[in-house]
Amino acid sequence: MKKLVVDILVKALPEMDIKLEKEEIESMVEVPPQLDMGDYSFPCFAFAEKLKRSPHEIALELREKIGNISELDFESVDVMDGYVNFIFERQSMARKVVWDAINDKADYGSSKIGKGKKIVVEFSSPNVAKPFGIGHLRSTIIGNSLANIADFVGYKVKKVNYLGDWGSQFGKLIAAFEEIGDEDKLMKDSMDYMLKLYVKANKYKKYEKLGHETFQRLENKDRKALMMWKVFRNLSIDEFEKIYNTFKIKFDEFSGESQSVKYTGRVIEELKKKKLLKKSKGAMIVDLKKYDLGVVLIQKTDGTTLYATRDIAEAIRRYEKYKFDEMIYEVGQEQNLYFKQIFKVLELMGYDWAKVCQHVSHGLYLDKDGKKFATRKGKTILMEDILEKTKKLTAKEIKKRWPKVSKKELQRRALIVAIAAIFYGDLKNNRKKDMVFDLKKFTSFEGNTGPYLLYTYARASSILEKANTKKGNSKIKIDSVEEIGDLMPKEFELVKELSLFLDKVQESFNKLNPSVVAAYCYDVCQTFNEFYHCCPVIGSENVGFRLALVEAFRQTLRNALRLLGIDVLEEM
RNA sequence: GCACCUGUAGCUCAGCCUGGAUAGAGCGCUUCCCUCCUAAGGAAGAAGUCGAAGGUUCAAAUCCUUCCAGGUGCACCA
Repeated sequence: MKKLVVDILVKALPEMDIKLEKEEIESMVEVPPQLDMGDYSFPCFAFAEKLKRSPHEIALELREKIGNISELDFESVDVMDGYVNFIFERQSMARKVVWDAINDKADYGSSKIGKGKKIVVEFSSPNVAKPFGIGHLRSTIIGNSLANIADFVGYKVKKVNYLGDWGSQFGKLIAAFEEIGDEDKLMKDSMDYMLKLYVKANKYKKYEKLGHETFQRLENKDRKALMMWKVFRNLSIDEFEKIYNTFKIKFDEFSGESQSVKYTGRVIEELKKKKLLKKSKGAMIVDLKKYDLGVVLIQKTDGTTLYATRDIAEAIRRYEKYKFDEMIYEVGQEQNLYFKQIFKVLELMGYDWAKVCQHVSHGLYLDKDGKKFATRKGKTILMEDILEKTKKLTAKEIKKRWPKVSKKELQRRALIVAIAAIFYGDLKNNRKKDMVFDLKKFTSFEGNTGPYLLYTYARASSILEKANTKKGNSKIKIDSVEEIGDLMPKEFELVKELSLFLDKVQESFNKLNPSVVAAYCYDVCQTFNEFYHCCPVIGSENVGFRLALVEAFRQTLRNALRLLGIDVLEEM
């Protein structure tokens, strides 16, 4: 709908001697704070100086010019305090929006702004041989949502999980295993056993030196060490996959630091050739002090590589593999400086695609007392435990309301609600900021929570269910959209809200912030509940349109939630 | 020490990029609404020096400067 307004302005503004690009106009058109002010508005303050007239006068004249060329479904175009306010004809807007939502189905709200472009999204990236902890949850949730949104706006998306599967800690781990390892235990209870081994490897001093040597063996492709490493890696991936399957998250590639090792030699050669590499204190560095970015360590004194070396190599590998148009790294904000360094080094190496690489950062999870809580009592908080705990909480609530559901069905619903609770609990926040991770609040069935959204969806589904069984027809007749009576204010508010979905998705992508879509989910649910409260569907005179409106709402919410990685329930 | 991020209602957070029409939600608190499609909902109320002070502007929570408070990062970990 916004497009219609923009198109008119594109025609009208030149008549006023105002020259603006279409994109500029698009970004100026806004949604007024009050519904009765209009559906969209165009502020004229910015032109006052140039035209040497008051914003109000300019708005009035613009209004006239629009009148001359208007042939569209507007109820009115008004001027108010320097704004030109556009009000669509209610029925025709309702018809179009509801019709679009029902017909476009899973595509409602999608666009093609990224058509022909490829984006690589790196996210989640847990460490091999360690359990999937809460520390990687934020990246997983946000990265997945960003990938979904990018796909929805037309990009070709490649999702990469960059495992922490290389580095000196594997030296220690393998060294410890070679000395005290128990193969049976490893195979039986791998994650648990690997963690124990990991703790031991870090506890005893002897593994520090031994680990050093073993890591050098790894870097030199020692067969035995490499074999052990591979076992650890595969066992870990199997374990991670279980969690991703539960979350219904799929990756295009399990990469990892190990994948880039074969490129690190080349990186070092190239850096040398371009005279970027410098010897310092026995190690090799790239000096970025003149860019205020400190120095980057590329090669340790013992000749082995570092995280940075491998990340640079990996970026090159990915570009050669995917030829991406954009690449985003969904990684915590504590690595802000680090990513600036990496991108700078790539730029200095002459890769002009370095400028399309972006670090999309997120803040920390805090506990209820506002303290950092990635670890507590020195122990990692396991994803498995969080999920179990959340499921228990949601199952309890569901059982209160549905004492008769089967155990299996209860588990199914509890899981979907639990994921909604956790994902929405995270995504409703601006990703850049630290946030309190409070399962009690996330799982509450009241207020601004994931369960509230699913409840609203289920309520809507229930209406259709009832309507269908009563009348015996299995489908809403879209034709009924043609006969729309006078719209109640709440009906129109819902129509209006549904019409904003496309704008919100695009905004969310532009900001690379899923919270825009999350906030939209909440808004549209609130509006639906208001409608639900005051506009009975079944038995009303306007039942045809209202059923269609409910279906349009369900479709829109389903699409929006899908972008957040959240499933819906028909009954809850 | 330097750099980056954050500070909005008792609590948890939107809004800040791109200044604009009465600063919004949820929880909690005080009321009201189930003979009515899931009350897990809806309506109303109380609650704010938008960290502080300056500046820019017709207009500042939003932009700039300084200060205060908290967090994070700054060489052989990832």
